[in-house]
Amino acid sequence: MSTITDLITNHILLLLRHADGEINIQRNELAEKFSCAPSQINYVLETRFSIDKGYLVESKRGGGGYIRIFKIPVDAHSLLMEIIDVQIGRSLSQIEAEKIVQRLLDAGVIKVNQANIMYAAIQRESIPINLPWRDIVRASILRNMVRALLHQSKKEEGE
Amino acid sequence: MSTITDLITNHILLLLRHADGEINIQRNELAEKFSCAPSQINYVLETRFSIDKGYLVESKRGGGGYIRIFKIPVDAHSLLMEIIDVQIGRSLSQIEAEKIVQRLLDAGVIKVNQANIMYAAIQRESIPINLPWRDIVRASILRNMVRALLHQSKKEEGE
DNA sequence: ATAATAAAGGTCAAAGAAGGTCAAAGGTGG
DNA sequence: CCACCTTTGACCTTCTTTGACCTTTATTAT
Repeated sequence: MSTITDLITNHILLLLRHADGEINIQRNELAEKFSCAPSQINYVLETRFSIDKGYLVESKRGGGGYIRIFKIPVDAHSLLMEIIDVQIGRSLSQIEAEKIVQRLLDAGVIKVNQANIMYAAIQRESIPINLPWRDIVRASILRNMVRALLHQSKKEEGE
Repeated sequence: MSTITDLITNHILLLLRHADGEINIQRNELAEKFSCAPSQINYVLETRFSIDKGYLVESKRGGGGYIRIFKIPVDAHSLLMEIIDVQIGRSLSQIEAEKIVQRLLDAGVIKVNQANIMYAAIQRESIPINLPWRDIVRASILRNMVRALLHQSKKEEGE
């Protein structure tokens, strides 16, 4: 049997297919259409359109508020996911971190002006605390920066 | 759906572009044109044309009153130097750090794809150590990233 | 000159319009 | 029966719009 969650999911997938991977919805409107609680929409977005399923969701509150959903292109997506899940562990030396940035640059996922910033952030001098803490913090910083790339990778396409 | 605020914002941006960064408006006239309360114009100016978005607003009341809006031209080099030397101290909260990144973005010194990376690097979650060390490390990371921008802008000059 | 009046723009708080969170209750498959 | 989804609702936060009232400046009438 299909749940409301499934119905809403399918509806969003359909919209996405017809709109080239980027849509704009109103939470209340959608909830109205499916006769459910508005917060159900959030549930669907959290469980079915999460970042590791390859989607990006952004929203604004207040008058003129909206929810935007993007489908992240797969190539960049899988490289970034692999780096986040596998290559960056709990701790990371400067050398290892630099290799990862280089890999992103080589793959064309980032530009030089982005690589420079990332290099700067992971330098020893940027993290003035002792080992082993420094390497742990470095892993954390890099992971977050790579996550940011994941979030970004859809919107860059259109430019 | 776009709000009245967005419409007015776009209208002002258009005027600014056509008038070389300096315009002169009448509050009531503009409110009339968009059929809104005059105070809505103030709201737009406060939220969209604030000083840290790179705009300057001056006005005069009474007969022959006016509102003037200027776009402040920025010199990347001096902005970066000021941020390194003055704005980033020994320690920096996430809020303060975010303001600095926003300022760079608004000034057009960095692009969105760079801002996203910088933003990610300075998040609490990126620096998993306790206060007050976290704020000290954050200051250090941001300073190094801004230095990288400085280096980059010098190189670009020579091209 | 002065005092009234008209013509701007400014402030602030309340109401309205979204979306977000979280925990409790309700189902369902093993 | 238990663990794991779904569904719902009460309450929260953020952003926008409106309106009543205030201040400043210019003009006009005594």
